[in-house]
Amino acid sequence: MSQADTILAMYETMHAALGDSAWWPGETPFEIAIGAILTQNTNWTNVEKAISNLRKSDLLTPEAMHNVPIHDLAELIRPAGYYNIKARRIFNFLSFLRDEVSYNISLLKEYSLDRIRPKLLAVNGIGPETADAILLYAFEFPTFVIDAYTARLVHRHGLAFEGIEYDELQSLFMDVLPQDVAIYNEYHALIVRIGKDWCKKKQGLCDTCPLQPFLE
DNA sequence: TGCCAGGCCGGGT
DNA sequence: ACCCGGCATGGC
Repeated sequence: MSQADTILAMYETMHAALGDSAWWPGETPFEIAIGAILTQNTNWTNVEKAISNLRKSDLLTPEAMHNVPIHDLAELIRPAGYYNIKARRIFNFLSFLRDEVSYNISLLKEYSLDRIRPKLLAVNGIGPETADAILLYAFEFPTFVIDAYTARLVHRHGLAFEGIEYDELQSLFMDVLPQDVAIYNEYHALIVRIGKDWCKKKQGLCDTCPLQPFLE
């Protein structure tokens, strides 16, 4: 089976086994973007606690959040871990929203992908995965999200050499899949769901994983 | 109890 | 261009 066919077939297999994912967890584009920063190298259950604190304080809008002293914001997001650096990263993102669209986050949807992605990457604390997650899940731009689960999957199934870079990994999927937001959304969601349940770093539960047949 | 979780940055070589 | 330490909580 060619590499391209494998990538397509793995999608069909995961989707058949798990069904629709209804991703990303989040009520609004802004909430999704904040969640994307909070979940950097962090379990989602911890992120939920942080977002719950923000919601209780009625801070899930850009301007309201930006008006909170950064130290207070850090305390609110404490359960998400790395809370000092993440408070700074969120603040950088909020400053970007103020400067770019006067906090009117929905205006970002009118940008082209090629124009908005570099702008997000220029925000200190937003790297390629966080940028793509925001673009795909908050604003429905057709860009594919690569995360640790995806890299692990690719390497485990011999689809690329270790050390392959983010953009190359992304091309691996985007050159094969139809340019379709719903597909990119669902594919990444399925990979994470599979990863959480079967393909953790050290635990080997792959004998029951739906993708096990692809290990040949 | 130690290991892990939906990264990214900054400094050193 | 690579490599590495730092950042931190909560669940199992």
